[in-house]
Amino acid sequence: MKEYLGQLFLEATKNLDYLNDIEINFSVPRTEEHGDLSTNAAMLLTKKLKKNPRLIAQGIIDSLNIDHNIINKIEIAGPGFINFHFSATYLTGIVKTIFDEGEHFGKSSKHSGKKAIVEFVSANPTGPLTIGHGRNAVLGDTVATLLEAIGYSVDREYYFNNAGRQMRVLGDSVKLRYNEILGEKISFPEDYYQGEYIKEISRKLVDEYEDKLRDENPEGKFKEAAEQSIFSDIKNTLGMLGIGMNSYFNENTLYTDKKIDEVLNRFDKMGLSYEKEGAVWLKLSEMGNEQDKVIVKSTGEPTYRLPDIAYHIEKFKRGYDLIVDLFGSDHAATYPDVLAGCRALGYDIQKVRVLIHQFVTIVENGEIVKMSTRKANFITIDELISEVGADVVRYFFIMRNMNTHLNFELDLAKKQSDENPVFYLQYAHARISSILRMTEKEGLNGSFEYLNLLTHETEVKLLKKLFLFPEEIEYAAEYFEPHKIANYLEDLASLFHKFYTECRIIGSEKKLAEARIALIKSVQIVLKNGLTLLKVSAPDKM
RNA sequence: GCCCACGUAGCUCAGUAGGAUAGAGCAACAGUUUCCUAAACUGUAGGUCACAGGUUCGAAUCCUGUCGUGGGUACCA
Repeated sequence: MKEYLGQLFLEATKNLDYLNDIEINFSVPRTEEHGDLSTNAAMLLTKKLKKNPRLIAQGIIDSLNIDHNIINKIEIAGPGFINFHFSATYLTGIVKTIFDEGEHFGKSSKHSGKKAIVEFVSANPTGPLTIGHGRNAVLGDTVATLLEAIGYSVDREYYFNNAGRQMRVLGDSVKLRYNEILGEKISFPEDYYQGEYIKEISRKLVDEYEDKLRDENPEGKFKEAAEQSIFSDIKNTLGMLGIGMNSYFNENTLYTDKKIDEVLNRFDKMGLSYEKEGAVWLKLSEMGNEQDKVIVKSTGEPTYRLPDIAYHIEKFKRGYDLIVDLFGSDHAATYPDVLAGCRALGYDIQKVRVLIHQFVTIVENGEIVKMSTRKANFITIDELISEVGADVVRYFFIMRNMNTHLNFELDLAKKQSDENPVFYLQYAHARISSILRMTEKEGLNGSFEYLNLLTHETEVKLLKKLFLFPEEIEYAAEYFEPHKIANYLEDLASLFHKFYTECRIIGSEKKLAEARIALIKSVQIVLKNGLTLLKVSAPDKM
């Protein structure tokens, strides 16, 4: 609909060149009386033309070459809105479009030929994925899927570090538990990893090697076994959520491939770094940031900034048109320095989009649960999936805007009841399947021939909603807002349930029944396409 | 102190690409089933869009300040 109007206005600029001075946009009015689409173009021109906006609106309308088979009413309303009402024939056309495009309906090829990378999860292998990681994982995966839906070819990448202090502590933790199982009396330090999973890893080592590892360095077999076990659990968890990574990028390779040295040299040669107090500093203050920061500590070890810059340079070199990073808000401070460093080295940071999602707060029994991987005071994604299922987990993480804090009410999520929006959507889909099973028995089939009989209020509303699906996907993808899809589907499901209550199929006159079958089939296709984007299942029976 | 995000109904949140009378779910209350799945539908009630200024034809939306919440502010990531 918007495309059609956009085209009309474009043609009109030939006669009214002042239309070029403003950005013409169309919005869906809140109330139905205001039409299907509306534009404020006339009001935006009042200043320039110094005329009454309603007069300007009339001028605009007069210059539009309108096909009355498509638009059956145009009004000037309120202070100067131009409201467009689309004809029923035009609206019902969407049903056939949806049938023709099937599972592709909603997708576009707007960005086809372009490559994107989405980096997400990126948790170091020190413990199982928790609810905080879960939000990141599901959002990242959905952002990637949405980009695919508008034509990008997308790589999903997981960046991790299996070296460093955290991992040393992990090895130490496993060794200590190993000794404990062998009967040694130990005291387990508070800053070691407390989780039960550590004991399990140790137990497996005892099973396999008995006491032969007593003199083994914690950084040897112990760390290795822990990393392997934990990483395999993480991949398994992601798999249960339907998430498959294209690649796992190990920070270590940046050292072994000398990428770190390379970046360091480039900064040095460009005079962008200097030594002070035994450390190497990056002149971020000259790059527009607040203050200089250390990139190599006096111990000779780089800070996270250096490998992060080197990693991003690798991504630039791989030729992506769009580079998306998704972090929790606790990492929000890291990226301005990283981007400034990349820009200073000549890379086009316009290609990078850094998405920050806010924290997940767990509320259990009305109390906020503070979580820490180290203290093993956490709820894992595995536990959550086993209690509520992957569909609910995914949907709950997607349904809220990522920049608001998510209150995850555990008691509520565990409850499988009608309070749950996931079931509401799935039920709409299952209900349609059920109706279709019944109508088939009655010998009724969908038909495009009598779509003009779809004039009931809820039918018209459904048709208009269906029209919007491709736009919703495009918006959600371009602005990285997966929750828009969830909101849209809830609206659509709600309209369908109303339709179900008010409009019967079996028992209606045959032509009408067949038109309605075509309508609900197209609703089902859209529900399914939407749920598929979110990787939530669309059952035929519930 | 400084930086970032957020503050909308009792609760959880949409709405923020400036637009017309601010919405949904849950909870509360009252209804709907001889009829394609009641995991549904209808109605009632619930609001100083944190507060105060500003920008303009028009502000929940943009700007400034105040208060509150969370995160960051390291030679941790």
